[in-house]
Amino acid sequence: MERKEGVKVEDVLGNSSCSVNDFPLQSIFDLSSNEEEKIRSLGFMDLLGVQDLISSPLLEIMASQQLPSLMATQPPNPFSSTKIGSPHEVFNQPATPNSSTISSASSEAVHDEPAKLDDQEEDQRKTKKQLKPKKTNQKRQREPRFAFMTKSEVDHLEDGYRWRKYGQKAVKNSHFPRSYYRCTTISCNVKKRVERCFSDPSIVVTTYEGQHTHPSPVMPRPNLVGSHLNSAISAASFGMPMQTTPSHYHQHFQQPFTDNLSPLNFGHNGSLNATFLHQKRFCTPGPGPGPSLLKDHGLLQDILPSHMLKEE
DNA sequence: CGGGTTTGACCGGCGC
DNA sequence: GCGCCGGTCAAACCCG
Repeated sequence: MERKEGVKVEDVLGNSSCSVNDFPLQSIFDLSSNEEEKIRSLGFMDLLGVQDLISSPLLEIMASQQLPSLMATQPPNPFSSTKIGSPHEVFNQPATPNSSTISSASSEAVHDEPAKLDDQEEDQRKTKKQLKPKKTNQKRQREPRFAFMTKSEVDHLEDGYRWRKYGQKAVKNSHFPRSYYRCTTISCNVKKRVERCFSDPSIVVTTYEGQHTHPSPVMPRPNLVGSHLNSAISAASFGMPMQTTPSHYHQHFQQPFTDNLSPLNFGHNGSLNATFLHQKRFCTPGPGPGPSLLKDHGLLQDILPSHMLKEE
């Protein structure tokens, strides 16, 4: 289903926003000085909020345990919160066995009721082509976005939700087209963009925008059933992409520093994630509805290595 | 036949 | 004002 041909790339800058060879992340985010200008034209890099990160090397962030403290200061719903002054980027050891994922959150927009806003936007769009109304004075507000970088052979990573592709565009600075997906659930306006890293096509950058207003509709699919299921569920609980392709398709990054990370930093939607996670955790074949609340510790068990949990 | 994908056109934002 | 570019729409197409 991938179409790589027919993509008009008029000018390809030699940006090397990501390199898997010297992964992890320095190569990805070390774009300070003269790369900064390019960043502005890089679609996914601005999503990654690189600029915030430039001054603080990732490893330092990780090592200094800022993320847990960040997590503590995060409001229940980071996506509807104002931008936090401290480094907002979050990186995570993927829960998926077959891919490595790096993520980053960006709060470009601040809105307490994204769903309502989307409805309004949707209405405007619906009438736009018919009536071509004057544009409102309001600037179009974007949903907070949340990006993942995943090493994968497949473009569209399974993340537990169902997506409909509504567009594909060739993007500047990249040989690879960017695909646009929208959650197929009615009244859920979550979107995601999927593109490949220019310098390393094996890396897929997935950017989520908005928050789901519903639990994941995906029950164990045929291609999820099995050893992938649990990890896939865990990944999806945090909006992380997960793999459905055979494991031999994928390689692993070694990102030891990510051991310092809490997956809760992925909580792009705290309450949703909690609910979602619970449902996911207990949607696997088993008796009856899920048990009572899980402690955070329990959430971590899905993703973090056991020794990390002991340390906590 | 319903749902998803493809693809060209259109629109708005933004920089010059 | 103009052109570039990202994002979206929607008709046509595909597929199970």
